[in-house]
Amino acid sequence: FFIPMIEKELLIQYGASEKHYVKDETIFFKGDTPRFFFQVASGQIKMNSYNDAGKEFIQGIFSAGRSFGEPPLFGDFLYPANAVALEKTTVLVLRKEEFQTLLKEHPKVHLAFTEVLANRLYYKATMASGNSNENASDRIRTLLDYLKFQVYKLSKEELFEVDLTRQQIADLTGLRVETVIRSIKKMETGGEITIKERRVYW
Amino acid sequence: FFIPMIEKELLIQYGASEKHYVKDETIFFKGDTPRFFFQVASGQIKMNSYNDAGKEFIQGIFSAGRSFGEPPLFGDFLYPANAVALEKTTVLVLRKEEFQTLLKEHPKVHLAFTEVLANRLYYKATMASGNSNENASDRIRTLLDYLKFQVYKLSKEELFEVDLTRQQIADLTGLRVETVIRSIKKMETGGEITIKERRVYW
DNA sequence: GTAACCTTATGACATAGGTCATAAAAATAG
DNA sequence: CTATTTTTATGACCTATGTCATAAGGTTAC
Repeated sequence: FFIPMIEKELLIQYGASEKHYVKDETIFFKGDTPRFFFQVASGQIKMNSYNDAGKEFIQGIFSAGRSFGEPPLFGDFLYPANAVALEKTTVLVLRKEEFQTLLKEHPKVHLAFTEVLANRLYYKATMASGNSNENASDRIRTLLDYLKFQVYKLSKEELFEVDLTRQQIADLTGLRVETVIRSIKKMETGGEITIKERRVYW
Repeated sequence: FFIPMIEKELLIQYGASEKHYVKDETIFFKGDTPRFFFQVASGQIKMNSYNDAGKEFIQGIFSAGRSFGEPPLFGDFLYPANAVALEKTTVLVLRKEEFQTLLKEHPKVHLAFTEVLANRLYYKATMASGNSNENASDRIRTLLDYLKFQVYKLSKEELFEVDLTRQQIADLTGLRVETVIRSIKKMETGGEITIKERRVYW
């Protein structure tokens, strides 16, 4: 239900091509030099990294229409995380130089792109204070609130089906699966959330 | 030693004015409607928020030349944090509408602004994985590394004097002062860092 | 010049969440 | 259809960090 970041036709016009990935295939690695603009055509990808102990942290999950991995195209730094397909996924790929030309020649697209970065910063700011400061249930609440209100633009009254595994919630909040499972149960007992057939409703 | 985000003359030309703040004065509050572009002319400010227990979290510290609080001007959301002067500070203030006109009429400034957002996202991504995933010392290391290499662009060999109190380090990493003090001591014992007259060198 | 406050410091103790083990239900692959 | 993998689940135990108390050296305000 999302409008794509940049229209496919426009990307193609500037020379973008489609690349296909299977589940768990890596699109780029942390530390790689950024040379391309990427936009999900179908499927979804995650951006992640691992700490020394091997624990995964998910920076974000990007579905059809969303672009990802753009900030390094504008800064003097390498990819801070990997991009990995979560399922069979098609990605539109445009060379950095052509992408920059596109932005220059289409100020409206540049503005829309600025809006994307602004929204992503909002997510990061929200999650940063949540993940750094609060207890397990609050961290989860911060994430679910963000998804419900900011991503899906639902109202408080509407019921939102969380399309994330317990493991993904853990990796997005920096918790462990067991802690997420236990916290979610406690939130259910407290009447805050509903679990039906293992699915979480918020 | 930083080049300002936008030249003062250009901001003035578009109608910016200077506002003066004393230490601890608030420039805007979390939840306020964003109406202005802000850039520090002199002094420094922090962006922060508090959790329910009253614990502070510092999203960032902005010195002379840095702009702050811009993302909400491009997204459909309110300020996610307060902006507070850390000392006597002068801020250049430009109305949202005029700022947007400025960007439209100066594509190069718009591009520079995109670079600022990209760099901030890099900081957030770095700190997010650090603060969510790692132990106290690693979180502190993540912060100090970012400052040394990304902000001050120093090399590994150069010694970097950390211009943050233990409390500020705590509020940037989501730790408690006591934990920061103890971790820093341990890092000193381990020969990783140097403390001279209470100052931390990294 | 001194009072008030901030920063660094340290000890004792509590606890949330991590770790590890084990397992059943559900989903997926071949 | 069956084997394998993933996801959800739960119990027992452990530890890093939070909490609280107290204090001394620095800094700031008036």
